[in-house]
Amino acid sequence: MLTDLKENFTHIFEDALIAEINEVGTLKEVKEGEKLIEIGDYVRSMPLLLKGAIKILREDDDGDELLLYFLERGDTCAMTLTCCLGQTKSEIRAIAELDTTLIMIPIQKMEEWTGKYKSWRNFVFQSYHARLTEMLETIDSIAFYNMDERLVKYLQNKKKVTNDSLINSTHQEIAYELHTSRVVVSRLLKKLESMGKIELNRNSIKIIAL
Amino acid sequence: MLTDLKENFTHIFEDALIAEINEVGTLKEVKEGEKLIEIGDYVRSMPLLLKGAIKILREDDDGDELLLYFLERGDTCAMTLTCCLGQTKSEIRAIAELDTTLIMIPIQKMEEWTGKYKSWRNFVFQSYHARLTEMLETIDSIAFYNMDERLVKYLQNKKKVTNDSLINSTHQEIAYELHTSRVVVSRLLKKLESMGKIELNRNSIKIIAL
DNA sequence: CCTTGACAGTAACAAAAGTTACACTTCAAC
DNA sequence: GTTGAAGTGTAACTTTTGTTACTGTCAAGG
Repeated sequence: MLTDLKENFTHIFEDALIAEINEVGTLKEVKEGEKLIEIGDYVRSMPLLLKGAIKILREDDDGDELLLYFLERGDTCAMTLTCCLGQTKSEIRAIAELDTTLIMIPIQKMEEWTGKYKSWRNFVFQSYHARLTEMLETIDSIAFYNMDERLVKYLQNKKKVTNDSLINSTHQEIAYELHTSRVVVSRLLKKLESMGKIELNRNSIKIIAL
Repeated sequence: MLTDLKENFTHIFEDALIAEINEVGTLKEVKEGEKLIEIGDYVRSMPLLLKGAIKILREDDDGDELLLYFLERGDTCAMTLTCCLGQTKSEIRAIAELDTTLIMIPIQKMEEWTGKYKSWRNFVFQSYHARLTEMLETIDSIAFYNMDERLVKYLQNKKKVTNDSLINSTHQEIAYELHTSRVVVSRLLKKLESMGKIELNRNSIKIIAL
């Protein structure tokens, strides 16, 4: 674990903190599609992402979803931070988008380190900032753009996170994450294909130029 | 200032911190409608709200707005926190919704107090949590509800913040904050009036039962 | 092979929201 | 009083999005 840790966080955290993380943190590996946090869960430890990606989702009254943002390597979950400290339930669902490796930190350490390590404080604040910014981008998408533009942003984002221009999703899955219907997604994807921007196949979308 | 401070924050902050705030903070009063922060501004100090309310807005490419949430008594601006520390520009606009009194804290103190006072840390984390939660509610509104329901939520929220069931806004102003058009707002308000839930007059809306 | 279920394409329609246009009212300034 | 700007009401229409329904295709398992 130590080598992984150093690789990802050595430029951020001082050595003493790295050592502490190595001591109290536990390594966790999750497979693609595995659920990490469910809405309503109490959160008892805080994740540091070493490898992979996690998607964060919000749910409506009917149980339908909306993708909020992705967590990537070097990120932590801002929701978890506040949930831990405030003893409140999770407002979101977290699902592994790729096979993912993370370190779980007991919440007691959170508060301790915030007083003790300046680098930890900066990390935490930076995380909040990144998450708030991503939430704003999500709001922009929903409030200011039409579904065709949102779909393009979604595909671009997906490509970036998975680092693969071949997206292995069904139209139904995309529809869930954009909180719309399969028919609408099919319609808009077809339009993108006829413009030569993507190539459609069963269970996959190849991005040509977006 | 000290009495105001104690009245609002004494149950949150230890005495030593109250004293420090009193020493380095400067009192600021803004009139309703006055702009506090513009998008792109660098933020050099952090506000603590003693009285009144501030609305936080996001802007689209055409210069049109969307209301994100209100800050009220006892709140601080989470965006400011991260902007200060990260030296980044403001992503949002802040305008006084009511006549408002606030204390401005120089940003250097922020970092210092976060290491020094546990109560300050808790306050900052709680602020982040509150703001994230409000952002989620905003996302829910936009993504999951129709305009008629968003309008109702808007009116309820406005009533709560101003503590007045008479809302002095034009339809155009409401349309801006919901990022829609005046015609749509007039249409939906008329429908609410015909259901006996509100009463419409020039420049004002009286909430009967929502 | 043949069946079955998941996936995708598409038409036809319905609902929600945005747009344009115009009439009418109020109110303050002249 | 007259004028003009701001605010509101409403009709008619367009665009966008959501819904329903039906078709065809693909791939795995019997």
